[in-house]
Amino acid sequence: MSLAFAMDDGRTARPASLLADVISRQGAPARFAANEELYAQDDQVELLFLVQRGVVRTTRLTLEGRRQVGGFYYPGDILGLETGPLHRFGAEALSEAELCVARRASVRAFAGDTELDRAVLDATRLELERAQSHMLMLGLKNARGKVGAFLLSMAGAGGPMFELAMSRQDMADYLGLTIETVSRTLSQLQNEALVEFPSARLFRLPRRDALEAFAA
Amino acid sequence: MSLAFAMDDGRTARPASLLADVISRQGAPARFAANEELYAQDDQVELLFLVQRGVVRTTRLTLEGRRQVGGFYYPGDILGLETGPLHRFGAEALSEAELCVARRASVRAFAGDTELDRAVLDATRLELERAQSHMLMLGLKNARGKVGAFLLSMAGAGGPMFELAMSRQDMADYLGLTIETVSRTLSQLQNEALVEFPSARLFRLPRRDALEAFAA
DNA sequence: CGAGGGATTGATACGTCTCAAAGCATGTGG
DNA sequence: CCACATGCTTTGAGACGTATCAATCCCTCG
Repeated sequence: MSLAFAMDDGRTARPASLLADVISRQGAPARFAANEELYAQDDQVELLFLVQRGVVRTTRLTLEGRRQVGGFYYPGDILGLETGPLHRFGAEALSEAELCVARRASVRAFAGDTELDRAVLDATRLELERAQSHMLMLGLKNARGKVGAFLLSMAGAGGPMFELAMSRQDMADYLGLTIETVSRTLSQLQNEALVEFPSARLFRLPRRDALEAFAA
Repeated sequence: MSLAFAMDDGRTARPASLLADVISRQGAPARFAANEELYAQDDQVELLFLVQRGVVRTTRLTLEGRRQVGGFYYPGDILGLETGPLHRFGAEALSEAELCVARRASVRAFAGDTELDRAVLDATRLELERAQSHMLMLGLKNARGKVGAFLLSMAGAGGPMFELAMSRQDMADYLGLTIETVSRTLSQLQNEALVEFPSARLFRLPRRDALEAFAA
């Protein structure tokens, strides 16, 4: 993509963690096509993934066919830290992605190494923080607040232009809304000049403070 | 409370964990009155709590005064494992409660003890599982599903009669609903004979399978 | 140029919230 | 023992927000 102005995916890679280091040293590189599955919901947990390029989403499907997106994972993020022996969420690449894949067992071979234990704990804490924030958003905010907060989180600290890696459907399933409500809310925010969409996946936040006032 | 039939609070104490052991050995007993605060949202994290009797709820308040209940903690549950230096949720005793309180530092004094590190990780994983389940419930279920699932989770494996430790307002703030919607939904389930409420805090589930059919 | 998939917009139905009143327990003082 | 006050719960009527179903638009790609 070539743009005449600075563009930003809104996410800078996380500060390198020890666990990320171990995975990238112990693991093997892997490439996934758009929409390719890293692992399925209810699969056995065996691997740890470090995102190096692209974006990955985690999803959970219900029996009735409803879908909840658990989160979006950017370069530097780690997938595969689970609470049980099975994956509670499946994972798919949003677009072509490069990851580093390590067997859990080979990381566990380091067990007893206090540093590494600590790194796994820290990474798990990050997951917990992510889940708690998500829970608060779903429980406390209306559509306007959800969409606004989502834009802010996708914008991060960069600027002035940001790219959305995911479709409206992904956004909707992450926010617990329908695609129509997401679209309408975005249009409404655009009418109020709180956001500009040069195209469906590209946006600017000309009044970030006004967004933060109701979506923070 | 004396009842002529078996009654159950629906929660059996969790299988003793190593971390719970350490807290109960290292810590000091503490008693809290109903509605007394264990710690406040945004307080510095310093202590670990093991519930021994009674029930504790964690809550987060927004600037606009809305409240989200993060969870309910029963005997055997541990509070105070946080993702950052500050408490993201406050904690209050629902009714008179006995806890065991240990300084984080004195638990950390065991650091390097691989077993203990592992125990902290496991406890953090439990929190993660709790938060993820909560997130899924908020994102995927309607009022009927939320209330039904809540009753099932409060009932646990015991039976046939269960006690609710929390008010309708606590339930509502946990489920992301209003107190009126919770009350109406409970009345509706009662009309369908999916639940019986001899009193507001006591209930029976005569057709648990029928509940599970839509609330699982 | 036409086909296809994602996104937007419109009309309407439905679910949940809001505001208000009534019901029901529990405890207190007369 | 009754009368009342208090707090929690339930019920009702109407407003509001989001979902649903359907049509149109837009962009990309062949």
